[in-house]
Amino acid sequence: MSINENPSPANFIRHIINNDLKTNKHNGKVATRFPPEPNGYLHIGHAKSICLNFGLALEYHGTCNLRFDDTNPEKESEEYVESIKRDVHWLGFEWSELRHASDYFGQLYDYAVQLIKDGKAYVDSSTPEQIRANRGTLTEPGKNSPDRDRSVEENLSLFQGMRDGLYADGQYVLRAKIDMASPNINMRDPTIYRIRRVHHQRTGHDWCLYPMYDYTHCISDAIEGITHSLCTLEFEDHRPLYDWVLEQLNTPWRPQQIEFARLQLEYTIVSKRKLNQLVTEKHVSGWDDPRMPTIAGLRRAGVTPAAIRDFCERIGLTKKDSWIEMSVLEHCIREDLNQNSLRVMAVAEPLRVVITNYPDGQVENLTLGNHPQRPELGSRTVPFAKTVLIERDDFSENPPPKYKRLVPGGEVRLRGSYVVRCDEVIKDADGNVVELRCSYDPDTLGKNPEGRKVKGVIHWVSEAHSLAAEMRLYDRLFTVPQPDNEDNFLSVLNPDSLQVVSGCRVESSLATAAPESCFQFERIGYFCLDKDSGADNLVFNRTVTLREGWVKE
RNA sequence: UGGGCCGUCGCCAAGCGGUAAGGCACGGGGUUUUGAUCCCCGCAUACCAAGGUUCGAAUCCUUGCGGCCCAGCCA
Repeated sequence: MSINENPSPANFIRHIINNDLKTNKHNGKVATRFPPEPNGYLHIGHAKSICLNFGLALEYHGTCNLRFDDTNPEKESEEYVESIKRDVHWLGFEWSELRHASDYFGQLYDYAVQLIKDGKAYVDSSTPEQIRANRGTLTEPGKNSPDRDRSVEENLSLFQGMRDGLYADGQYVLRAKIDMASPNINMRDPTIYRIRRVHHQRTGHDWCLYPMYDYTHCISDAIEGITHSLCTLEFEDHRPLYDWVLEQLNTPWRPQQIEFARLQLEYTIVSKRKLNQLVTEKHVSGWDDPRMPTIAGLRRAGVTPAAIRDFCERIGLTKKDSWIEMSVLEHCIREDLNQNSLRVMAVAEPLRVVITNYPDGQVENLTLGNHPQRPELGSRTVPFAKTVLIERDDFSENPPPKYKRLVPGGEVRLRGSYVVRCDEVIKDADGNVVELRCSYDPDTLGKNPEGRKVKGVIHWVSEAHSLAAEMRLYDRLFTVPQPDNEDNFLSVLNPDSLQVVSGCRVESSLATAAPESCFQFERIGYFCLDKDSGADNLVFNRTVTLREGWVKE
């Protein structure tokens, strides 16, 4: 499988890379990295970054590392590390090297000592409150810390003490000595090391002080020889600091940070805190609930890696804040699934149809193609018998205009089978339709009837041969396009985001379906076999509906 | 109101001084044993606004207007 199916559209990062290649800026190399913090599950927004970084490496025959930005042990865990690796692989990418920021803790520490020796960093005993108070505001400069002019010797010994565990959490921090009057707040002596006596998922108790993101990320990039360090827009203000650190340290390699706009998808939320809240408060079944925008959720819903990659390519790459409509994602999903999923028949809400003139006990094993446009995908056997089940929706006693399904006295084609006419409608005491008596035209198998046109085609299953199933019909999780803008995002949860339809009947060929396999239930939508399936009850998640060209008013 | 960034069709997005690509959505038509797919056709005299430079401006300049981000010992 090729990851780059289509010619890549132009974007500003490719322009930069092309130009860098032309001027031999990074010795003609392209080296990227995807740097998640292992503090949550990957979501569709990460997919954009993953496709970008790994995609660029593939396209330019460069490299892309998977690097865990594990500098805050309080929030990170092994579980997340594993889920991230799994998701990146599932999306179809292989990293050049697996790295962790924690691999560099030793070098980071040594570099910090160098900064101190050069008078570029100092140990501050200010409390977080004092640091905040002295930072100034957006419009006023900050004030120097009383500790700012501590001697190099004292800084060195204090920093060593921090490393040796002599001090309590928060007692001291190491700060870069830059400019408390800078209009860029990130340059007002940012903290680069803090004391945290906590266990780290990889380094255990080796360290009791941990480096901060701004200090760590640029050095990690330099160590790995990254050429283009791609990140989202909110780090734009951090770039001067990124460059400052590498400049002071005079690192042999100088990566270039480039920022792009993060993905914002309508009707979804990607804040880790809020996603976590949805899970812990049980508004969804878990991180892999098909309504979640997580990679795991999309996967369980039946969305394919190819669809996600296609989506990430189509939405473009700019520095503009933008909101992508759901229809774009849905289009990508349908495009892949239409092309690759096998067709099958399933009845969500069955209505019994007895074909009165069909011989009792007779069964015809019909051969139906698995895909209308791709005969190479083979065929399957679908049994036809006297009693079949059709969709309740496909019969109407009082049809709306343009209705072309079954009506009393009318004819319809049973998909892949015969044309039947509805002769009689059987109702229960309450007047509900419980059964249809139909007659079939034996001369319509594989051919159109003589002298009349039958425009409707409906799906069906043989009652006796069909299998029990449950369909989980998912809809958007929120009722408004930008739930994040609400005061309380929970108040705009869509109460109808999941509709469980039980009592469905599906064709017998589905008995051997593998978990996670996707099908098109003809005329209904795309469905994926869920892990909750049992032998006597198949469970299918609806990935997306079919496009609906006709809407009953 | 300090600093950084951004403004091209309903939503994305190409365009980089030579006279507005493409996708999604939408509307119309055709094919079809899935009201699916597929195939045609339509969809910005106009690029946030106003001035200016130029033979020529979405592209250059000026001034406005609008939006996003930043005051964690988070990333």
